[in-house]
Amino acid sequence: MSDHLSSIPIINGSVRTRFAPSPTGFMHVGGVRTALFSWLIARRMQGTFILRIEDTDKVREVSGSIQQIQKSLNWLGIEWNEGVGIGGEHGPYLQSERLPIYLKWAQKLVDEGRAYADPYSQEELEAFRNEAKANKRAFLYRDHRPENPPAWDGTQPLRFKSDPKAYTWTDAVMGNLSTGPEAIDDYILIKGDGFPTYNFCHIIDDALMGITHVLRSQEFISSTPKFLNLYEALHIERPVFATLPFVMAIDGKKKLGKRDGAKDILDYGNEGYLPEAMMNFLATLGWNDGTEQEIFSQTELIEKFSLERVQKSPARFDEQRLLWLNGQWIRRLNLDDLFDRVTDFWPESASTVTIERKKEILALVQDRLKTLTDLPLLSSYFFENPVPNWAMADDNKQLKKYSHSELTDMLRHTVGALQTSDFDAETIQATLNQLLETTGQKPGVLFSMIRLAVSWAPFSPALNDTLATLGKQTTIDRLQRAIEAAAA
RNA sequence: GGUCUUAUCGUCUAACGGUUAGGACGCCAGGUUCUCAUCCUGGCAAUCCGGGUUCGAUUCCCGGUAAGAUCACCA
Repeated sequence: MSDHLSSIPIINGSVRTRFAPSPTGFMHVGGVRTALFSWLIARRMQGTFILRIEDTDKVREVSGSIQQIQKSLNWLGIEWNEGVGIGGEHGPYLQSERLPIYLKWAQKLVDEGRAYADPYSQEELEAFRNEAKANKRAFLYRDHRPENPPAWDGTQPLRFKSDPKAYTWTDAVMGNLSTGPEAIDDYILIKGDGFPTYNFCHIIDDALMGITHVLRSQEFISSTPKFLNLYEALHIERPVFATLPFVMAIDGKKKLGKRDGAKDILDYGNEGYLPEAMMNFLATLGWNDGTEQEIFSQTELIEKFSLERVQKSPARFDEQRLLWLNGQWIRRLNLDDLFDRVTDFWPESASTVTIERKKEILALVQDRLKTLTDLPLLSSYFFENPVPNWAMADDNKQLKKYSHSELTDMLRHTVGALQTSDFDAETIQATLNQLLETTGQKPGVLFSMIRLAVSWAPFSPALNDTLATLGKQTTIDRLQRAIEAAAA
């Protein structure tokens, strides 16, 4: 292998992107958006998307994270063509299983005089830093570069011997960027524990895995010149860099992070958000196609996404917009599809009814759902008889001026009319309209009373649809119960 | 402190150097024979500041200001 170090396997003519999280806990929207954009670019160019796990920091590692990451990507519908869980020809895709590879490349740098063992203790380093700080100067390790470093035996940290110079480079999102030589320093390639640092191994892996476009968030922009310097020392051609702006917390100016209350992306699924809505939301957080389109399906995103139109400035995470998009997507689903999604969201009382019955009710409340978790609130009175609560009539602005006996009279007339009526929604409407005429009541009063008497809920679908769905027997029963309850 | 980046309604954003600065979310008002939601109509609301270049600047340049990132044996 070491003989072929300079011949990097370049996969020609095909875009290859990767998402390379470290397994330090759940995924939040910021991380997921980076994954999404990387995936979109790969799909857009009919390329390959790779999932690599950067588990070189054993201290911060949280067990179960890798499964959690995969589950999160799966939920959103982001599929990887190579990587953890499915393998591929450029594996292993777990960095902790690639240690010999990094060591070979590190040794190559040592042999070429481009890396050396760091002889200083943590305390000595700290003293250097404090000294620089006291003099109001930036700390640069290379100011203290040892003249005769000890031979690297693998127990000391290995540092890159940098070649400070100015850089100008182009970022697919940020445009032209430049820095001076002071941005370049000798940094650690291999830690004292034998594990490589991100700054080193991600470059090796990206090269060996043929990555053509590296997308990552803004925090890496200032380390890019260091990477550039290392690419040169390694004789590796650098990929296209695309720096994504941060996703900011809604209430602050801070980057969204776990300690600021960023939620596990999977929680959104549990709270009744659709993956389509989440993907739509994340994609349009910092990207647009230049038109006034707001709703994008996965297919449309793959067709239209481009790095050129990614925003340079950070965007806040606006849950109001996510909620709106979720409602839009819920309404766009056909009934059978929606039915499959709400399996876990029905109220308990729904367990006894048939699938057809559930679908009938779901159709009635679909337009009213903002999240799937709204379902019980909107539908429970279809499954179980509500408890009459005449206080609701007393609080109702249409009904409060009538006495209970006046209101129960209206309900008696209603029972009479409905008993002889056919019970499809259209006929019910005709019957109710006729009832308005015979009683001389306003719809605002009569319909409000009937609605209340059958549902005892603060809101419900169109009255005729509600009654038709309840059925004649249940409707009449509930009207009777309401009348009896008023007398009690 | 050094280095780097960013800057249009409250929020997400559009605008070959020429527009009454557009759209969306949210908010407010009205409409859809009753509620809630949907849907429709209307309204409120922005180019950070100061210089330049130009006939003309949200757009290009410079300087401020503000915000953010980074300066780890974390990624």
